Amino acid sequence: MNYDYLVMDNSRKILADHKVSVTNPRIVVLEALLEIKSPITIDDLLAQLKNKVAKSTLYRVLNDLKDINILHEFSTPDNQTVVELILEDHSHHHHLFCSDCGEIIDVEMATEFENKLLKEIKRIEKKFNFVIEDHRLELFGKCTDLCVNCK
Amino acid sequence: MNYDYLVMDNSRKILADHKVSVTNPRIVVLEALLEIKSPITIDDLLAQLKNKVAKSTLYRVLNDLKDINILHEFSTPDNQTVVELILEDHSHHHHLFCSDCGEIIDVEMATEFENKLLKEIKRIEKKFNFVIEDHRLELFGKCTDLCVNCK
DNA sequence: ACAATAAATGAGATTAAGTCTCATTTTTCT
DNA sequence: AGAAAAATGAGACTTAATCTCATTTATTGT
Repeated sequence: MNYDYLVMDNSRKILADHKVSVTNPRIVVLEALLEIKSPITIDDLLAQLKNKVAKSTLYRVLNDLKDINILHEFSTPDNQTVVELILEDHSHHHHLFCSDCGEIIDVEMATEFENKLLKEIKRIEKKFNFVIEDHRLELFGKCTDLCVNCK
Repeated sequence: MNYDYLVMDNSRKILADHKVSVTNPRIVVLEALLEIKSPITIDDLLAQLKNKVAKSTLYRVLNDLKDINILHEFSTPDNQTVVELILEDHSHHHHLFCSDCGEIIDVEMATEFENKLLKEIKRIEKKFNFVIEDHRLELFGKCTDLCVNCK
């Protein structure tokens, strides 16, 4: 857990640390993502930052954050683009999608399971003569009563 | 393995079996997908069926096939939409993406591994009070020399 | 097999996510 | 602070996918 990133001046520090210029739109977007602290659709983010950052700028800033490897981008089952801030303290995880309320939840698999997965991936690498650099596991279902949005 | 679907009149039979009307565009699209027998981007499919089926019709037919649950749709890491025919004889599998040549390969995980995954999913279900209905595992990497397109 | 009805098609208009352009503003560097 | 470099805003543009609607094709009952 990197304490520096949790207190004031966090977004400025993150930007400076990654050697990109510290501009207002970048601070605004980063701050929003830091506050949210979970995956959010670009649509929702756009709505939230309306009148604070131009649409073109938001997309550009998101691409900048991807370039410095602190932002992941993926899609929901119904093809909405989702972004999620990934700072150093963020460990490897997967995503659980609720088809009722649309919530996206970060899920960590048991270490034992991830190890089995890595082993299986090694088998696949050999079988297909591939170098596998990354993997992604997505779980689809319905929350029953604990979802923030559903209850 | 359903032999019927491998011989002539396959596409007509598939459509009839699923109680949708048997039309020329549907036959043409199904035939193409049956021939390809692996995932293909909609772009490539469009190119291949140019002048045989109108663009709007292709999209409509693909949606029809999704509705009768014989077509899966997903995206490549660079957001190209991919479709893949899933007939009864098609067993549960995952996808391996080559970032060099763009090929998408169907991968079956070892049964033992899939069992471990199901067990882990049960744990997640309890933890998050979810009913998990489906999962998807994607592997990203580079083929070394066996890819159809790379060699 | 045939007419009546229902469904699907083609062509192009439309929508919407995301990118691009370029004149202006902001940041950085010394 | 001032020069040079980089980023921004506003809106034009691109492109995948959907929609519209007049015409064509398939289905169904007799």
